[in-house]
Amino acid sequence: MAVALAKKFNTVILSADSRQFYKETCIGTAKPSIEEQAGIKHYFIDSHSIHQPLTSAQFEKEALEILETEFENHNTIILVGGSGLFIDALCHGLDDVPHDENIKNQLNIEFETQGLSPLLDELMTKDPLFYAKVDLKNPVRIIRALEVIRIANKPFSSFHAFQSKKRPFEFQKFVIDLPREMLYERINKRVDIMLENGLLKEVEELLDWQNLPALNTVGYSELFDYFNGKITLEEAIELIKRNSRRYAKRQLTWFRRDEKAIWTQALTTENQLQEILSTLK
RNA sequence: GGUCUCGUGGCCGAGCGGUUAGGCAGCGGUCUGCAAAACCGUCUACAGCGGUUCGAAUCCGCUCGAGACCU
Repeated sequence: MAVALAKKFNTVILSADSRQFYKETCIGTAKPSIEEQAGIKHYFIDSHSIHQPLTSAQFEKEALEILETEFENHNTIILVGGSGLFIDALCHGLDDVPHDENIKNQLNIEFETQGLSPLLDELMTKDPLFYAKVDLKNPVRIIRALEVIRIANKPFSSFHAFQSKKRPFEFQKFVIDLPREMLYERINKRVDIMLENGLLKEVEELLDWQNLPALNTVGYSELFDYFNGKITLEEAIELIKRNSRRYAKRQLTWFRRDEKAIWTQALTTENQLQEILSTLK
C-alpha cells in the first residue's frame, strides 16, 4: 500500500515501524524486501542497530530532519507503519522530558531487588499528581516517571504540556481496518511464512543478544524461550501468532483515539488505495 | 446385555449442599524516551427432566451422551 501510494505521488517512504529500523532483524519483523520496496526510497528500514536502539524521541528528531530535506523535492511523503507512539512523536511531538540511561538502569535494579512498593512511595511523595492518574501496577510507567523525577528533581507531570507541536507540514492518517477474522488469518499465515523463510535461523543467530530491549518483541522472545528449552517449538509458534494478533488489536485501539484518522474497510489493497486517493481529492 | 467412571461458560480446569474459583482464547481499554513493550478491564457456566432440601453445579432417581472393563 505504501509503495503503491509512493509511486502515485512519485515520492519516498518513511517507516514508523519501531522494529524494522534494525538491520539485525529481518524475517521476524516482516521488513519489506528490496523487491517489495520496488525502487522507492525507504527511510528507517535497516537504518539502525539493535545495539543502539532508536527511541521515540530520537525518531521524532531524525525523522523531522529527513522530512525537511525530502520536502524540498516532494510535496507528499508517505509514512507507513505500526508504532503508534512513534507516529505520534513525529506528527504531534513529544514534550521535552529528560532521559538518563544510568538512572533508569538503577531504577530497574531497585525494582528487581525490592519490588514496586518503595518506588510507588517515592512517586507518591514526589509527584502526587501523576501518582493519582498512573496505572499503579505498571512498573514501566512508574520507573519512567521516577527516572525523570530523579534527573530533574521535580515532578514528572510538570514536564507535560500535551500540546501538539507545530509542524511545517500537514498530515492525514489512514487506518486499514480489515474484518477481524481476515486480519487474524493473515497474521497466522504470515507467521508460517516467516518460519518457511528461515525465522528460526535468524533468531538462533541473535541468541547472544536476547536480552536487548530491541529484541523484546513478538517473534523473537517466543523463539528465545524455545531455544532456551522453556517451551516447545509448537508452543512458540502459537504464541507468536497469538501475540501478533494481540498487538494488531492494540494498534487498532491506539488509532481509534485519533478522531481525525480516516478508516478504510476495503478488503483489497487496490480498493483501499482507491478509497484513500478519493479522500485526498 | 451387564458393571464402573464421567458429563462445568469457546477451550482447559477446580469446586462436591449456601461468595463470581482460576487459567487460556476472544472482546474492550490505557499509553509522551525499552512501545511488536508494559499494564488494566471484561465474558456469571455447571447435559436434560424430576425429586430431597429453607437452599443443589454439588445429594437421590430416570433419560440422553462419552469412555473403560466384563459377558
